Amino acid sequence: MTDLTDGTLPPPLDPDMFDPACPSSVMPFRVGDKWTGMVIRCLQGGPRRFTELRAPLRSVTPKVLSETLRAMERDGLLTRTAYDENPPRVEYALTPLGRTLIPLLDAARTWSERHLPRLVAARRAHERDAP
Amino acid sequence: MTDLTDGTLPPPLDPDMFDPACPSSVMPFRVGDKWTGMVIRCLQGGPRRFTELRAPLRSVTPKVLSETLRAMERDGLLTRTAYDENPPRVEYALTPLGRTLIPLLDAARTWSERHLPRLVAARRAHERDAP
DNA sequence: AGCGCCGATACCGTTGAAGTAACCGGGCCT
DNA sequence: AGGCCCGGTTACTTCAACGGTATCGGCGCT
Repeated sequence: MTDLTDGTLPPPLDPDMFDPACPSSVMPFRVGDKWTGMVIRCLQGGPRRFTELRAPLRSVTPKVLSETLRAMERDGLLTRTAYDENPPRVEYALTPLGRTLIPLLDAARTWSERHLPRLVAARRAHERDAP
Repeated sequence: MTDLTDGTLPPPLDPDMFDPACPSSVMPFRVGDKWTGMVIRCLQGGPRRFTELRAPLRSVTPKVLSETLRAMERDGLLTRTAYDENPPRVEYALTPLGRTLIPLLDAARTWSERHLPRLVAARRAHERDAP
């Protein structure tokens, strides 16, 4: 059952939800490992399958994604549920503990929207003066 | 002029303000590089000198601290002011941009106080089941 | 003369996260 | 028989962060 309580399926993830050109790659703020924050964002709207997660995270290889997911499961941030079907189906869902990180991600995003341009500008100005 | 506006000097930093045994080393939240957050904490109360910063950050070598400080200066998070005195004196102070990170550090600390024990427990339970 | 203070820098080694490429097993379809 | 799909795994390599040790330059002190 991937259904939500109201019987609707979560909409497909936007493959472009993480723009590689986004300056958040410079963002001086990180939750866990490199991809943990983005995984939480992807799971925010409901459980997702392995290949669903790979769509928006195009640049993450299956190895790194699976490592990230296992680390998050170990830390109690998400649950992994394998269904004995064919083809095999595995679903990842945030735990309540994992959801407690969402406000922090929101705060980081708000900070970035407000202040990251200044940081990027300072870095570029410095590179211009001392290349 | 290390004086604050009221003419008092900032109190010396507590050499034990960062307990190496503190579980925050597990904290899934990081600002910039490994020491950036702690430097911000140290500078929160006013400008500090290089060796002042080394007191609470006993485990950071001068090389790494100087790298951290230069990266933060490059990003506009702090200013470096060298005084032509003897012995030489250099002061580091947070910029307004650097201060905008303090609420995020506070949020991370609050999260840790509330939820980190659960994460640590989950990790330990997992290690017990699959050592 | 020699030592220490301050604020570093140079050189080098280690570590761990991340990336690349290839492969797997089981069932299903053609 | 061959190929596809799914959800990975394995082995190998790369790269930046981090850390350790040693050293420097200018000055004052003894």
